[in-house]
Amino acid sequence: MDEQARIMQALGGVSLAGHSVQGGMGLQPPHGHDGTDDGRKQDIGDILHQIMTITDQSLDEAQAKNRKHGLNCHRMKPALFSVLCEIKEKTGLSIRGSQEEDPPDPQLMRLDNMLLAEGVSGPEKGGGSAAAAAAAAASGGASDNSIEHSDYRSKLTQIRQIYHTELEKYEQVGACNEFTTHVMNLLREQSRTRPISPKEIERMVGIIHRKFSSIQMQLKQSTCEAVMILRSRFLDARRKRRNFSKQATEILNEYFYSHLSNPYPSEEAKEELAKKCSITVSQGVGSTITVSQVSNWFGNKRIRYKKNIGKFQEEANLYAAKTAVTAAHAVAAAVQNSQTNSPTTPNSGFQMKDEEFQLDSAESKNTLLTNMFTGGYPAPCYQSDGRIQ
DNA sequence: CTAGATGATTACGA
DNA sequence: TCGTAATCATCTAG
Repeated sequence: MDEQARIMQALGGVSLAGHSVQGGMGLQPPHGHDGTDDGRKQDIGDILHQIMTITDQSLDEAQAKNRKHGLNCHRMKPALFSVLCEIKEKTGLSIRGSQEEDPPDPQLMRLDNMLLAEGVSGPEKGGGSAAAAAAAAASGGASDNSIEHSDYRSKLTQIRQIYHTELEKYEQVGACNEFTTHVMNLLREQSRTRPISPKEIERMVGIIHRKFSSIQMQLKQSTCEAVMILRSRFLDARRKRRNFSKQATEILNEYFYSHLSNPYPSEEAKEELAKKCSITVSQGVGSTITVSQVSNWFGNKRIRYKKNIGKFQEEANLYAAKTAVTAAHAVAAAVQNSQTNSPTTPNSGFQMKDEEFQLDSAESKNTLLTNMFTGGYPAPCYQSDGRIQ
């Protein structure tokens, strides 16, 4: 009940402030007694002092209760009460002036929106996945990184759980109402010794609610921060890259060079490749390779191949040879009459959108590059066993 | 340490 | 939504 103590303190500051002002006003009996009876005046002063100080003391103290009881039964109590009423009447303006209706806080709305968007404060089911999807969408195309997603999701669920358990503590129906009734009981109790209007109680309730919602605000804020940190870590992790394993690169290259005329694997082909690469990878070290990584790879490969075909010529020959080995049986018949242009030989050019990149166009700058890199050799021919002739 | 390789991201277009 | 092109950020061989 640390919070409650804090709130009490805060409330105490507000509720007693007014009276300390009154105390400084120099109390006089309402209907001028000319101060003839010094003893009585002293008596009233003492009682007033007790009333003033008693609110500063712990109301749970048995001693205080006794004193309060004594004050309540004091013969001067009705008179004093009317004095307090009059004073309060005079200072009423300041209280009225201080009651500001707080409009919906834009900051709170922002936090609420974010928590909702992240799936922290949303409906119980699907919240995490919605957030993961949102995160994926925000970070570009790669949306099927299942391992990192599940990691992200579990962390988010943790945050979500903490948020909800914390929120329950301060839920309007829970501690807040309990505390409100407690304070209202105290005020009712106090209303026997000092005038308290319903409006004042209302105001107090408002203060309590504001205090509680500010606690909720803090909770929401720190939850948002936690989500942001999680998210930035998640995105950072995606940005860190590890080179694919040699086997994985080999598989991708094999596909690329054996489909050089149209190096655009379909969705199914990409899935197939991703699976194949992941299998080979799992035998070694590292992570799995996803479909979007395959897409990235092909995107990079196409553009880099196109930019400098010559540089890749050797690689192309290598993989073409490999493919020739594996496909030798299937194309055995065709190979026989195509010593110079085997079907298993990679197509020397491929279509990119509307352009076509050919290796064997004489004027091509790329051909020059090719020749530079390959020492001016013509495109090699392949034997049925895949060896370069 | 550096240059080049390479996976990821971004902006933009169809 | 997919592809291209440019670019970023990191990895790696020398």
